[in-house]
Amino acid sequence: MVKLLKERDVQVTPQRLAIFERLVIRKDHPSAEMIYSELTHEFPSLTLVTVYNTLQKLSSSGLCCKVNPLHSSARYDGNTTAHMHLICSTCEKVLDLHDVPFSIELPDWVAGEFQVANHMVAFFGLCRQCQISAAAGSTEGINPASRTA
Amino acid sequence: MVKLLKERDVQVTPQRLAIFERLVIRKDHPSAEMIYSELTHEFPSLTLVTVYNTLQKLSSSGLCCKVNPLHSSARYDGNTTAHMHLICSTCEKVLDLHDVPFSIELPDWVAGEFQVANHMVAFFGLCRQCQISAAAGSTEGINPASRTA
DNA sequence: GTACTTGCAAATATTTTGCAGTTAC
DNA sequence: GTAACTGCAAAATATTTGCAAGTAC
Repeated sequence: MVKLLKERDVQVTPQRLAIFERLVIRKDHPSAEMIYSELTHEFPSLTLVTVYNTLQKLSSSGLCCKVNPLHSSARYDGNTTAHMHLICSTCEKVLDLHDVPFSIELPDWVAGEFQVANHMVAFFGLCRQCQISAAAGSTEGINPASRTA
Repeated sequence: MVKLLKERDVQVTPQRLAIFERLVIRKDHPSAEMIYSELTHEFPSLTLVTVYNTLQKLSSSGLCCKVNPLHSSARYDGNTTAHMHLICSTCEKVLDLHDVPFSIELPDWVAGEFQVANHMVAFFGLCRQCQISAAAGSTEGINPASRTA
């Protein structure tokens, strides 16, 4: 656990280690608040701010990922036909991808567990403009900014 | 336009109509704020609250969809290996789907426009518990609660 | 006429920022 | 020893709620 953090040049603190461990142990994709309330006994001084900071650090270091990206504000699409999205991680621009065939076969257990209403396929990365800005600008963009799965 | 709304039993008001039209005309997947600031000239009395209400109404009626679902709070995943998610629209539970092969071929223009870093595949619907609650409870759940693409 | 919608104000929730003190390396 | 992290307070942003007045059907 400690090794994983050091490998990615993430400074190790007791809080970070605890947050990271919880995140990996829990299989239910917790929010900052969930992790915070679980650790508040072990670390009475822990604050939600630290949990936010840590999750951001971990995710920018590729040690975890956000289940729900593009979080800043809700975005709506007037096109309800099936299509995919290309989402720029930097400027949050959304491009449409129409008529891209894809096939997928869900395992049998899904039918008994989960009633699928619809699905979503999205690709994250950089739009052309943000690629240019990233190349011209600082060293930002060399590390994948905030990974998502 | 009006017909589309009436077909879905959505009461037509000038504000609603304008919001719906903008949403369909704009291809850039706007946020509530974006639509609001665009219509504020035409409807000086319009408020952001109405835009929020309307977008919610339209999306629950299947006339538009949220690009970024599961918005209430950010959720993180300690597993960074490629996998898909089953997301319950009601309780926001997230289930993992491992080892589901899928193939997809992006159109050629994408390579020039967008630098893909990673992707996400998610299925939305109801988990078993929420299926039961929906069946037992009121008439909720007959209409797909909040569609997503 | 009635039920639904709008607009206003205020509340809530989520996340970010600034700064002083503390800790990891 | 220095740069990075934590915790506190406060701010910023996004979204929801309660309620009176107005509007669609």
